[in-house]
Amino acid sequence: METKTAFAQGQLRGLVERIERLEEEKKTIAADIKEVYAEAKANGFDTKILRKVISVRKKDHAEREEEEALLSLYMHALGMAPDLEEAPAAAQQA
Amino acid sequence: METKTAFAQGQLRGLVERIERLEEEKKTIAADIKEVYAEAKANGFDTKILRKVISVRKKDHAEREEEEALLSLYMHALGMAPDLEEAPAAAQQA
Amino acid sequence: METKTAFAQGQLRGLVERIERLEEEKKTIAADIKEVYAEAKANGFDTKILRKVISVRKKDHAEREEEEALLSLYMHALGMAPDLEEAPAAAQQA
Amino acid sequence: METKTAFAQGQLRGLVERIERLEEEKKTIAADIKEVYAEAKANGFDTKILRKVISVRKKDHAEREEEEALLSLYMHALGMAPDLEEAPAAAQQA
DNA sequence: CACTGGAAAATGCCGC
DNA sequence: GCGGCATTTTCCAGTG
Repeated sequence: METKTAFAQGQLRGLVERIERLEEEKKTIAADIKEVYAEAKANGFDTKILRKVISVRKKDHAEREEEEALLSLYMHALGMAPDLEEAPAAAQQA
Repeated sequence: METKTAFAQGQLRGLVERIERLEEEKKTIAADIKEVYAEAKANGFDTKILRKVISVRKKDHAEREEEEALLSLYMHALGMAPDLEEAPAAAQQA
Repeated sequence: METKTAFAQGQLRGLVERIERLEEEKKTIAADIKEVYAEAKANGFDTKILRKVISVRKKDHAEREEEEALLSLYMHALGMAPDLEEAPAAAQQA
Repeated sequence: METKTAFAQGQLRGLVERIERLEEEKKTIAADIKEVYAEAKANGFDTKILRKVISVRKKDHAEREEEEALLSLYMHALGMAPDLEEAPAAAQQA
């Protein structure tokens, strides 16, 4: 049955193209990041430390999210509404 | 001198935010890629092979670029002008 | 229970020593390689190109292996027995 | 003049072979190290921590050597004999 | 002596 | 849940 194979081929082609397209974007962004670090260095910042800063903050975020997830879990367990994304109006000004 | 430090702080903040923003985007794209693979699997494709296909194609591209770079290196080593992008017509007589 | 801990300590010590010994050897070899490059340079070879030669050859080897791995992967995917290293006689009946 | 070129070629070949031989050895040792880590894990050790141990000790050694080098430098500056490798007999028992 | 590029190490991800 | 693999990050040597 030729059509089935042909269909699969077309599908495969589509998948490959989508993935390659996305990877291309990812690569572009990675390059952008590299550029920002270069700019930082040009402005006298120590990139090694800068990277540390980023990674520490990332870890903090992860912890925070974990805590929130945990909280959400508890709320669920208690039958209360959780997870109101983008909290109900109001201002944002840390 | 406070102003200088303050300036550096503002600059640092900006850099950190830009990087974090970009990393966020990168993460999103990575998730998209994952999704495509999931979709592929759902349609009966062997993701392991699909990944291999992608990686082989990537390698091929890299190889082409590598060859050009290599040629350029040799040209340099031989004292010949390389890398005339889209050589602007005209002759090159040794 | 002291003995168990003591045992673990001894074991740990052994592992650390073995690793450190191996890393030492590795370091020595790296130094040897450096020496060979120095000798090459002293004999008028362009080390940059020499390095390139080495890396290209390495890549070629890797490619060969990659092809075999790829073939093996396909064979697996097709449900065929692969990788019968110097097939040890005897039959293989599906 | 053919002979000169031929000689260079032979020399180049020799260099390449020596380097490749050494890199092969290095690779083997790296594999050995990996094996030791695997064995450690099989015996219930946390490889991540084990790696940390190794790296800390390495840093310690480096510092120690630096200190010794510095000491040696001072000794030299003072016209005193430095660097008696393998200290003169006596026991070693930390 | 700072920068670039390549090797090594560490991390995360996927399939079993 | 683990082991292997791919990617990413870190480190270091060579170069200008």
